[in-house]
Formats: sequence, C-alpha cells, structure tokens
Amino acid sequence: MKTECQSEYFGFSGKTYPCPLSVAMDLVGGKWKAVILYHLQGGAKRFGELHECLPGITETILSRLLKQLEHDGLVSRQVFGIKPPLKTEYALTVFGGSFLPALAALTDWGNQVVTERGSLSVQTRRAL
Amino acid sequence: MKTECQSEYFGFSGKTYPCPLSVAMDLVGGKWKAVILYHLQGGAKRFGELHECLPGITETILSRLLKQLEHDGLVSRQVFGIKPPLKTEYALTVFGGSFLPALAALTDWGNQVVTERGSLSVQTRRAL
DNA sequence: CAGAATCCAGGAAGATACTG
DNA sequence: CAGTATCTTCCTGGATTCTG
Repeated sequence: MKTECQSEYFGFSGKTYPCPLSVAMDLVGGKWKAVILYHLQGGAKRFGELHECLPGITETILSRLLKQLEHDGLVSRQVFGIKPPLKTEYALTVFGGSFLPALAALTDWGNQVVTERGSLSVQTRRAL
Repeated sequence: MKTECQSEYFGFSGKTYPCPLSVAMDLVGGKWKAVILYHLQGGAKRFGELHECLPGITETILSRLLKQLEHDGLVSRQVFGIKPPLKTEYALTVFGGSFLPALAALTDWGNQVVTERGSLSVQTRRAL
C-alpha cells in the first residue's frame, strides 16, 4: 500500500538501494570519503599530501578508501616513476567533479552547524 | 603548499571531528538518516507512515535513528493520546530544516548518478 | 500503534608490521 | 614514497520477541 512513496529500487555498481539518496550516501558517505573529495577540489594531490590533510587517518584506511573511490569512478589515480621512490597523484574525475555542488552544500551546512553549535537540546518545530 | 588544509579539530555534541564535513556526515550519514529527513520535508509524518516510506527498514532501526535525529536536534517528536492506540508525529526542527538545501543538492546528485550511471528500474515517484 | 529489549552479523575503521 | 597484509575493535544495521 505505498500510495505516496516510491517503491522502486535503484541500482548502482551491482548493488540495490531504496532510493537515489542511498546511492549517494554509499558513494560518499562514511567517515572520510567526502573529506577526501573535499581536499581534492583544488587539484591533484599525492598520497602523502592527502595523508597530511586527513588528521587521524591511517595509511591502510586511506589506501582502501582511495581504491573504492577509484573503483566507483570518482577519483583517478596516476603513477609516476617505475622504481621505489614512486609518485602517485589522485585527482577528481569528471564524475567526481559532479559531486562538488553537493559537497559545497554539505560543507556549508557543516560549518554552520559547528559555528552555531551549543545547546541544541532545544527543539523548535519548523514552521511550514 | 598545504595551507588550505586545516588541522584543528571541531567539536559537536561531545565528540570531536577533523572537519565540519565530518560533523555533517555523522549527523546525517549512514544508510537511512538522510532518507528519513527527505521524507519529512513535506511535513510531519507518523511512525507508521515513515515506515512505509522506507522500504526494508525495520522498526528497531527506524526507532533508533529517529531517537538519534531527535537527540541531535534535527527532528522533533510529538505524541498524541495517552492510551495504547498512540499517535506520534515526527517533524523537522528549524535546525533540521537548515539541512534541506544540502539534502536537495545530494538528492539531485543521487538522481543524476542513477540516471547516468545506474542500472535502474524506472522511478515512478510522486512530485513533491 | 508505536515502540523497547535483546541478541547477532557484517562492514568500516584502526593498529601494527612489512614491501616494491 | 606509497602502499599491502593481517588482525582486532567498534559501530551500524537487522531479526525476533515483547509491551504500554
């Protein structure tokens, strides 16, 4: 009896989601993914540079997440050199770039939350 | 040239985050939270109504997430009645409403992803 | 109707050590 | 420098059952 709400399922990359929003959250959700994309806005960055930008993340996690982002087509990887002192650059793909507007909106909201934070236990109903 | 990277920490609700984006992702991230807020855009909804709108979610999870959203000040809860056939309404708070622009951007992107890259079934959704 | 209590599975994140 | 391998911990989501 879903009269008002959609009941279709949406697929991406072999998985199914209840709605497009879930797809988005799976692609860029989690603790770090959006932050990584944030730091790639200004241009390509190397593994170590990203590591410095992400206080607290371990190489293991960063490596894994970059691999996921690459697999999902949001980030591209390019390796320079052939011997041990390697140089790798990560950059946003066109697809990754298409996320930037949403990322900006999220960042704005996050900043707003942080600056206005405090006693948020008070809840006022939103006027319609 | 890493001056654009910040290394301070941001706090919200007793926790610390590496950046405001992380705060946002913690508040509305996960599989369902954003979707719940999405379905509250049009006005207050009852527990059962939300349950119908979220295909696959269990009452346990919905209840837990609503409690979290309420605790974080994004959603307000109002109970009508005093005897067992209870009626509860959930609505966006003012704070929750402040997330709507970002939510819209995310939804747009999600739709874009699904239409351009997804293997999807047709969406028959009622216009809001 | 609207949940709470309990237990469980899976995945994401983290620590540590090692390598091309 | 840029990872990988392995193990562990923690958290999210889920299933089932029960109650005001």
